[in-house]
Amino acid sequence: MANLTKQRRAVLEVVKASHDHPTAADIMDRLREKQYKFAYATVYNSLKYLVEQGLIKELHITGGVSRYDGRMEEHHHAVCDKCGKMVEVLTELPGDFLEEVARETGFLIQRHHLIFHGLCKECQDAAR
Amino acid sequence: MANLTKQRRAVLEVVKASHDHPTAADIMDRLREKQYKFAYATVYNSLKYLVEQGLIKELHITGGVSRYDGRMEEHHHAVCDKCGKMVEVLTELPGDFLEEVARETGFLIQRHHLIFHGLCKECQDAAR
DNA sequence: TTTCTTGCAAAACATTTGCAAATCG
DNA sequence: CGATTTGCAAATGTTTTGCAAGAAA
Repeated sequence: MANLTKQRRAVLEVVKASHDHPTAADIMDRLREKQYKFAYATVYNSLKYLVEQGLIKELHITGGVSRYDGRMEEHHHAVCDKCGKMVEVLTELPGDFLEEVARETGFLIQRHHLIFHGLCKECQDAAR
Repeated sequence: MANLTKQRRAVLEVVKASHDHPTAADIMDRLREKQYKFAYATVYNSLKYLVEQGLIKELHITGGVSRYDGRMEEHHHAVCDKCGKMVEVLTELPGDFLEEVARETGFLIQRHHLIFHGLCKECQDAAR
């Protein structure tokens, strides 16, 4: 199952090397810079494969576009509603909170993702 | 500012009456059932307006599509990765957790949204 | 050979835009 | 009247599909 073709490996490398949660289009651009020219469909196929294999994550934060994240440690995201900047959040949820949610919903919870919206430091300062 | 035209009111009513987090297309359908026939652009305009006014919420949960939610109390969502069912989660985050994230990021946090993925009760049972 | 993967173009969606007509105040 | 909103069709942007050709097992 771990069939890392040249295309998939190149896509994986780009995502792992990017720390700005690129969209599929961003990834296309970066591949092109590295002299790879894959079809859009191939990049999407590769991304889908890599997500299924648990090698990267797909994020749905702003509407419309999927973003990809190569950082696999448990983490969350905060988005500045003014400048759009997105930063990673490492503070982890308390375990008893997750248990409580499992109890409330009856779900077997496998993953969770938390998105914070607000103003980043710079935009707060600029507003003064 | 509270300029609730006929179209906007109709869209608001549909969203408020729906408890399944409809997409814009779903909302179109439900409007049509109620004999309203608005242009797509009008529905999108209305949704955008209603979100800006804080009357409904826009959710980005699965890729690609925006979903809308008329329930304004603070709450989160759990999605079953097998059957796609989405349920609401009312358990609230501990306040000191939010403070910790604000400290970590420097953000002024205004909103947050938590998405749980896993298996709902029924799909867990079906898997046995 | 059999199966999986790629590349390309076209298709399918979701959402936005431009602009004239309608409505509101 | 002047400003805002609507409706429509076309444009845009993202992602998926169909299918033939290519690569791998």
